[in-house]
Amino acid sequence: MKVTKELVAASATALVLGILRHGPSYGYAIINQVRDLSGGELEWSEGMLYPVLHRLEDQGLIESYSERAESGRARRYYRLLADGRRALAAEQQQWTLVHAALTRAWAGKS
Amino acid sequence: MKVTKELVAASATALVLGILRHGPSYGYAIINQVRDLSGGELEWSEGMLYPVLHRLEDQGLIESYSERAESGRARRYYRLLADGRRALAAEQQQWTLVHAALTRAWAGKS
DNA sequence: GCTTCATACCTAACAGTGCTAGGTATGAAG
DNA sequence: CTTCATACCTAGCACTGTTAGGTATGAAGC
Repeated sequence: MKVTKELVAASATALVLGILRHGPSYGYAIINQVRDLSGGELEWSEGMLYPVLHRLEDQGLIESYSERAESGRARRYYRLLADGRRALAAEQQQWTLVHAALTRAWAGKS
Repeated sequence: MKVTKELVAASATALVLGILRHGPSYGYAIINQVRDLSGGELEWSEGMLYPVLHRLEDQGLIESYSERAESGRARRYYRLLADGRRALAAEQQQWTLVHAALTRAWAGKS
């Protein structure tokens, strides 16, 4: 399903932090994890994800380290930091609030 | 609660269309309706709403008409059109999809 | 009359962000 | 040697909320 860029922007931080909460991951894998989490509906582009990762690192929410995979390929892993955990909690609150307002707006007579 | 501009952007169209689904309304009232729907947590600025309304009208999702209120004040009312009803349905689908992916990402071990 | 406040609509400049469309490089498979 | 999936990165563009204003009406208080 095609999702508006605004919705992608709004969910990007929350999704990345939510994924990294389960353990470190890297760019290419995160895109696949997002696809899996959405049942194949969400297709993130690399041009959107990498700037997001760099931004989160600049903000001190995640940190990165290089590691060579078993395959021999070099990967840049990202790990959730304490500030990132707090930011994730804030994102969840905001999301829940907006979702509740939307649900109320959508309810009622058609 | 402070909500990120990305989340505001993502929910603006869905909220406005959802509100107009219940009948015509105007700028100033919509801001109050959003505040009510969110239990006072969401505070939309006028500088954000009016461009949204004009955009939705340009896109043919809503239409506007002038009317003089009982108070004597002139108001510009907005009414949901058929295309807007379809756009609202699409917004709901997208939102539900992303919300489900987020919920899955947030679930599991902490 | 005059001031103040809530109502009511609008706009310009700015910063931030995804998208498009590229580029670079490695390893495996044929 | 070619092709494909993997893996990371960037520049220019268009879009959008925020900030910070402007304009105007009607009611209330003095």
